[in-house]
Amino acid sequence: MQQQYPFKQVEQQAQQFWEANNSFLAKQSSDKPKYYCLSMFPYPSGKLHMGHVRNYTIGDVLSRYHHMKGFNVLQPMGWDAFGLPAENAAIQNNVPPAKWTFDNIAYMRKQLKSLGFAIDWSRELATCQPEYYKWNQWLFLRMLEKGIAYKKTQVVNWDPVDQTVLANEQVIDGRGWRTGALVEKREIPGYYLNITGYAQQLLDDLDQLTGWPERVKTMQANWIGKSVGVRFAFTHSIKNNEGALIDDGKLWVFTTRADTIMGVTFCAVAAEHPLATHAAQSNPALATFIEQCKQGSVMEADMATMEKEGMDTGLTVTHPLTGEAVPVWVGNYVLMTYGEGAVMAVPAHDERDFGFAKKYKLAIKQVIHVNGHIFSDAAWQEWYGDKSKGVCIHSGKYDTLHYEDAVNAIAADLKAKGLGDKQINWRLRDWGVSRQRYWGCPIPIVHCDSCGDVPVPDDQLPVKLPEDCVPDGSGNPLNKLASFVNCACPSCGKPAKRETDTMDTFVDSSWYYARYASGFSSEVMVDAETNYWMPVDQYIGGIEHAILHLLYSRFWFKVMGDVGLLDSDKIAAAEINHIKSTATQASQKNLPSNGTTVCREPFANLLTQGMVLNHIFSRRTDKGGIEYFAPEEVSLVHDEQGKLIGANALKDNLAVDFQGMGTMSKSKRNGVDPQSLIEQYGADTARFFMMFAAPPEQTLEWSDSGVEGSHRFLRRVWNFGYVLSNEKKSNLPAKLSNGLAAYRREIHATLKQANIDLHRLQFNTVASACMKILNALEKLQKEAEADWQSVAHEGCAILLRLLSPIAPHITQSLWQTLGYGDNILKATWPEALATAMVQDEVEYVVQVNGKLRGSITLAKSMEKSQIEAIAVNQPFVQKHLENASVRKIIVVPNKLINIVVG
RNA sequence: GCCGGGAUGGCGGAACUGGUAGACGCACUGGACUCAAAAUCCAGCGUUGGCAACAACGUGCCGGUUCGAUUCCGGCUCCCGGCACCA
Repeated sequence: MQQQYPFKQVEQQAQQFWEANNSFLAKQSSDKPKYYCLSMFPYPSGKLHMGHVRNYTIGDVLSRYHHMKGFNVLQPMGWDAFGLPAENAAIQNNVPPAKWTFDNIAYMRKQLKSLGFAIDWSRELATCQPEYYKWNQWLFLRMLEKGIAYKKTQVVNWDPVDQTVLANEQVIDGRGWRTGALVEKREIPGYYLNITGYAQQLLDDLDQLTGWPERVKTMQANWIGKSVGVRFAFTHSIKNNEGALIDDGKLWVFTTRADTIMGVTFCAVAAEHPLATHAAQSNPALATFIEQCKQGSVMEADMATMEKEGMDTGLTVTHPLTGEAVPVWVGNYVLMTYGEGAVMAVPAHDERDFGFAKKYKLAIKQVIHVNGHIFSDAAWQEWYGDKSKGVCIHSGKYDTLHYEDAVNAIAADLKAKGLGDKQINWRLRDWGVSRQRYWGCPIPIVHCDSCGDVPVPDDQLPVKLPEDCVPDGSGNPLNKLASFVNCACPSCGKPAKRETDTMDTFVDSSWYYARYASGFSSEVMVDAETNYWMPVDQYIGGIEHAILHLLYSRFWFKVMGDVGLLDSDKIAAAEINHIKSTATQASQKNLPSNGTTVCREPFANLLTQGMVLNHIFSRRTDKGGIEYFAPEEVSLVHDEQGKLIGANALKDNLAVDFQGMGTMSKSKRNGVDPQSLIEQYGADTARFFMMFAAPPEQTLEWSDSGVEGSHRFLRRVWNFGYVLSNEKKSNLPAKLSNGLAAYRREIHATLKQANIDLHRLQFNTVASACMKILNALEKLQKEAEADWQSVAHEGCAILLRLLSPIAPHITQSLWQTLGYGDNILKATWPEALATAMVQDEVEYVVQVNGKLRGSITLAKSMEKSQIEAIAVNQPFVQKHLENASVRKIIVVPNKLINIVVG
């Protein structure tokens, strides 16, 4: 008789049970090792998407697993609540961003709760709360005091019609998304954080992040991009209209290839460079070109792929070593705000410079002799492909010097002339945090005509963001809000204007993990409890955050330490030893070896989860646009083998195009609503499918039938639980029959592998281990050998505990039903027993010349020589020895025999 | 353009440190149950040839190392993520 699987009731009861018992309330406790499990908090966009479900299920599996392993677990949740989408929604629906945001939070919180996550909701926070963002402002002021925050010019995308700054996302094919106007680059003042001052630390400390994926560390190291080169100046006597030397008569550049300096044939400067501006005054064509350079977006991908263009300024500068006159060009690929705003050009030894020189017929001078290549146009491809560094030629006194010696000699000569020196250069740029937007944390500065830019005093924090504004798409509405802008200067008391720029939302997300871990005081940013919980033991989030968010968080956390907020260097040796004895492999990796210092890093272990994909269906409309179809609006066409060959729209039964798999998005209409999934199949099914369908780090392809399969499995678990609940509970007999012993061995061996997979964070194979165990249990029951119940109860208790982090509701319910206990969370984690897995015979695979030819079962203790003799005598081996003899035999113990013949 | 990653049956994936390629699931096919269908259960299922035993081929492509390569090395192709104001 099939049992119903009443998942709604089961899930509701389990959730009530956890709530009544305060099961997930995290408190400082000294008798258990701590485990801080953090998932990247969601942006409250409206409702959860599948990426959230996946992310938070991974976090929940780890939290519940560690809970059962005896850790003191903290798993918090909150909202990354400032940002652009709220302003867009406001423009569209005429609702203040605050209301939209808080409504979304309320709905999404409900959704999260229905998924049964083991979250400590008492620590919930939203970054748009003044109690939270007050501390953004407070730390920003500390950074101003320390000189970490400073003001300089930034370049932004400017929409000339809406008179507003555009985010990169709002620039489509070089035009504003609302106006269609060509976007311009515009320079405006803004605040920067000196993250480059922390570049060396950020680079060095990557080595200590042994719990991070290599690829993320590589990406960060490349992003920081340390290079040692030479900064030097060309000289000139060009004067501005006031008669003063422009930039003191020096044009500074930086190069990592100082050995090629003798091959410089021109310099390129940014359109905004003072030399360019000066030359343009008497050169209308150049002035026009400079204007053209200002068109287009500031995105690096655009800059790197655009056609490189330039124009001669007619000016020359003097080469510091040869004294030759070097022409100065304006290049559209040189940015004023990066580096010196000028570059030297060596066409013979740089691909971009070569292209530019060919295009504008500029001189090309070979000064490096690489593996005998003599420069010529025809030989260029081969020549440039040879990236090795060579020996200087045509370089006067530097001839015959190799790269390193040449750089040293040239740097020394430049230094002697006072025109340059070796310098470390970072690809990393300082972090511009000013945004000309409304829905963000106000920058706590007041502009006073008499006193200049005055920081808001600490006792006047937070500078609260007015919550009733409705942006209209043209500029920051704060500018028009007199009640916000007009204020008294904190220094002299005279009327002054408040700064209306808000902070980059990456600031909000750079320290939320530390606030969760503290007591939410209104007096301090973080308190002593933060020291207890930090660092985060496991951080989980999308791979798309591998660089920016993670780098900013690492930087911000180091600054917090530097202003004395954290005490993460002091963990008692005793506690470390205790943690070491109990910690999982993953969390142990982060422990300090000597027991005294911990590096100031916020995230000890990192798991970067893959995206959730679904089919994309579309069709060209009559007007030439694209109409997207949701997966439930089409019927799929398969061939006899089940291969997808097409699809038809349900509404008109005409064909639609299958665009392959893509990330779930609103615009492509291929999202699946988690809510309908939960209602139709339950939270446990949603969770199980998410864990089973793919390993956490890979992309996950949505599949309706895969969800049904997961639900089918849970229903079988439910049925089996009820069948077994009617069977006697007896202890294992002293001696099991061969049949029962084989089942028991299979269950324990599967458990052993599953525990290894849990440590590897490979949850898809843990889920399949649960399936394997159930398959074994069902067969065991069907065969119903005497005493089968004893093995079945042991196996079922293993299955429920192993499955419980993934599907917590059904397992909690069955744990009670089967009388194993009241609360499965308090059960001990199952470990495979060696005694259950003993085997005296093993199967050897036999290969001939590496090809599988058969297998033999041998006693486990057999001698190698005996194994070889038996293997060679097998008929399936003898067959291959008719015209050949044995040359060598390789025996891999308990696994494989390879007989090499010839 | 630059940085990082990926590619295995009809599909999602497995094979943890070079040792049986395809675990587990989905889809499909056949069978049982049923008046019938759904659900459930049983069996089959990489490709090619063969009644079969078996043989050959097979982990994106080309080449290398090795007794043995999905795994290591060199060179490609295509796809995905990031590129500093989406979060």
